[in-house]
Amino acid sequence: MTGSTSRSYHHGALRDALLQRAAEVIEAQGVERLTLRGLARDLNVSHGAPNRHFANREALLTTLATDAWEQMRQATLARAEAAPDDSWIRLNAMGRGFLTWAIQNRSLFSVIVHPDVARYAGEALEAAVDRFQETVRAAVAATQANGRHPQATLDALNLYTNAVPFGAAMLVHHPLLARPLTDASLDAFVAEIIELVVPIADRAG
Amino acid sequence: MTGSTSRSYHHGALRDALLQRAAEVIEAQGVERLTLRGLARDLNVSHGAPNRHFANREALLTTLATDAWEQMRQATLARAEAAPDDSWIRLNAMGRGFLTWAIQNRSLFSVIVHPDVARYAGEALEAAVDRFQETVRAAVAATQANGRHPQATLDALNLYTNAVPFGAAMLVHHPLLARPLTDASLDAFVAEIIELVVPIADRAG
DNA sequence: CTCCCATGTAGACGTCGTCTACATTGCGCG
DNA sequence: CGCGCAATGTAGACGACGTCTACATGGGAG
Repeated sequence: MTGSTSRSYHHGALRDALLQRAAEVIEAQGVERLTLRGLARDLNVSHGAPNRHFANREALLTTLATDAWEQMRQATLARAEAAPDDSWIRLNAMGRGFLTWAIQNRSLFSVIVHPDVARYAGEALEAAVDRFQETVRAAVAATQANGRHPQATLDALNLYTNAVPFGAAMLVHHPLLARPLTDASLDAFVAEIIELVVPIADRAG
Repeated sequence: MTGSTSRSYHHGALRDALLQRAAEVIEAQGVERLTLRGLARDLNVSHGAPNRHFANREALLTTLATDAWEQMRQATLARAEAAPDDSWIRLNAMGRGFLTWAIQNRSLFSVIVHPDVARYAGEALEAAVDRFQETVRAAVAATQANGRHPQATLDALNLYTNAVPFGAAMLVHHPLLARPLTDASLDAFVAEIIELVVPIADRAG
């Protein structure tokens, strides 16, 4: 119970607290509404304190984005590793892991797709993005080697395969296209979408 | 040649000039960098002048977004109307028109997908979005009536069909996923992506 | 021709990011 | 055990921004 909000001169874990609170603010109000001074107020530190941990606002967002890509990659891989050794079933599982994560983690996903974040990318962010891209691309290539869209180029097939969960998550999150989507229906919804990209109905036992 | 930059007291067409300049700024620097004061400077008017035409920054973006959805709808429909009377070929043409427009109009597309814009939507924007959605949905339903993915629900098929061009455009525009894409290769690239969603290779004459 | 109101100006206010000078304190080294 | 430095937090300043208000201008309807 470190519940006391009274702070000694040094916060002690301000960096982590900033990142956590930032995710909450983005979840509730969007990236645009995130301010360093607001975070400082929420955490009872002075308005300049965040600058000790992040050179500027973009740096904080970049850090958040790097975490997000890595989390998204983990969520994508997690289901694949539990799947049987069939490239189609594996990619289908990855797609479902990807889309489920993107829908359930609105704030982190919105940071990933926020154009202003990527503009000021550092090495860490670029590396995280590359890791994700390589992970998916390899799985896409494996399905094509197993007969999926043999006439397509790998580049196009890869872009298409990525575009579906990215686009679907974007549309689901878009305020003007909001569709009712209960937690109960999420799995079935995700499975139906991904089945259209990487069908496995005739493969499952 | 209305090249003289000297302005009489009244600009005369400030509203249109603001919208046009805003699109240029977004194209070059992104939505985040757009400021009303910057636009005023660029157009040699006082910092408060834009407020006579747009209640606030969001209102300007909302106007831009309404235009963008309508333009995107026109681009989507334009090719379809020149296509033969086959629902698959028609939807394929719409997809190519959609994706081509989204790639070629980076600034307007980025406004469309910007989360902060939709949050303050007015009736005009919502109506434009609805028109677009209805246009696509009808075309999707027509293909399903013609045997495309008969086992899927229309909601899922519609979301999937929309997600591909939305997601593909997003990925193409994403600074960290930038792929070389020359104007010459654009048509072939777009055609290949859309062929994966709405195949027509075995239908064309 | 005259007057009204749409349009533009000028200044003020509060917020933000960020810089700088200063305060505090945890921790490593003697 | 205690000293001193570097990490961390504070306080104030500056310029930019959005937006409000009071005022200025002039095009066009009557």
